[in-house]
Amino acid sequence: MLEFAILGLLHEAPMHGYELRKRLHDTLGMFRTFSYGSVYPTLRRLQRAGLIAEEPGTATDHENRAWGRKARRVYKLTAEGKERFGELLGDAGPQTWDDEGFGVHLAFFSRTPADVRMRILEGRRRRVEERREGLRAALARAEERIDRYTRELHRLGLESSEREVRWLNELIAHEQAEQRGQHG
Amino acid sequence: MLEFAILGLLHEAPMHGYELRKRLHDTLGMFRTFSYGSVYPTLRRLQRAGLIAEEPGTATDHENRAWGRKARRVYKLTAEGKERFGELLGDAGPQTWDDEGFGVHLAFFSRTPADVRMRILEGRRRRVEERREGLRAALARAEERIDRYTRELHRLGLESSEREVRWLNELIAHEQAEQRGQHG
DNA sequence: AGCCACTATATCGCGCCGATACATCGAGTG
DNA sequence: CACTCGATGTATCGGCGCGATATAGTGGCT
Repeated sequence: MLEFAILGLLHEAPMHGYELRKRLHDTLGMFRTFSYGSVYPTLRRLQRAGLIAEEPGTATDHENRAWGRKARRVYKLTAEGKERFGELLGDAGPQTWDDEGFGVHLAFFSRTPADVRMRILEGRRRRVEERREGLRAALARAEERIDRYTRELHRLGLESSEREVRWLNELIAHEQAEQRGQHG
Repeated sequence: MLEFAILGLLHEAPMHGYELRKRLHDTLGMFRTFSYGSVYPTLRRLQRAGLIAEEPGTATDHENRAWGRKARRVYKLTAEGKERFGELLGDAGPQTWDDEGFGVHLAFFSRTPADVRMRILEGRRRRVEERREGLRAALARAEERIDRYTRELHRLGLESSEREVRWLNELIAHEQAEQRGQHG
């Protein structure tokens, strides 16, 4: 997930870890935040895998003086990195419909192919509907055994599931309308 | 978190890993699910720490007999385990107001002291309010730069934050009413 | 001068996940 | 009767991401 997000952000411009983490926090920050303890190791990993490359001369003392800052590793995308991002954009597997993954993928939705967008949206809807039905069943069956707090939690969950399903329906309808508009 | 949940569930009756995971999935399952890859190692850890103990093969047990003398590790709480659970019940730290922790703690709310319940609820409210304000700001500032999908996601997040704050307010009001009722 | 907040990188332990493997049992299907 | 399928049950492995922590220069406020 972090890999996907980093690769996506680096499409705009080369960046260093701190900035990357900040941008991450801003754009998709309300749904998913990544810590420095995730960002820096991931950057190393991506570099080792050849998906990103450290811009030369950025970490030397000489350059630091010019910035007036501490050692600063700026990374840029490689050709392989771009290719990898393209692959990840095409993914519509189960991890794209759960809470963590869905928000991140949506952040790059305008760059993902229309059919993949559709499959992600529909997968997410199935997910949320399952959750909704599970909560409905729990609430119906509870009545006696479950304590007040759990019931309240289930009620909140049920309402938010219903709301998200409605939200997804609107998005899906919009996607369909757009496709109809393009093809005939 | 899993430690807390397992200790809490074992208060009802001795259980084995599979059942524990199932109960976990049912009661707080819609908000947090734990995998077997978490449950079994955690059980081992808790056993090593002396918080739970493996029940010796109770041959009179109906279930066990029917099942044959298969490898079925049933764990029960120790005195230290109960003590530990009591400590965790008293915790109202930051981890109890984020998404993962809050749901789990709420599942054991009827067993947590009233003042701790209050601090958790208020902490959670502060959390959600921050998120809500962040989303409000993002939506206000966006307008141009942010693409449609991100904006939609922010809109959904904002609405669900508002809803949860209202829900928390009701719970808090109820708690206060209960305390007034008890103290005069 | 003292203090605090922000920028910036890095590492460590560990909680938890998903995949996978293995084995038994009951029920339904051909 | 054999076959398969799904639920029950335990276990391990690699790997991701988190929170805490260390280090350090910069800039502003008092």
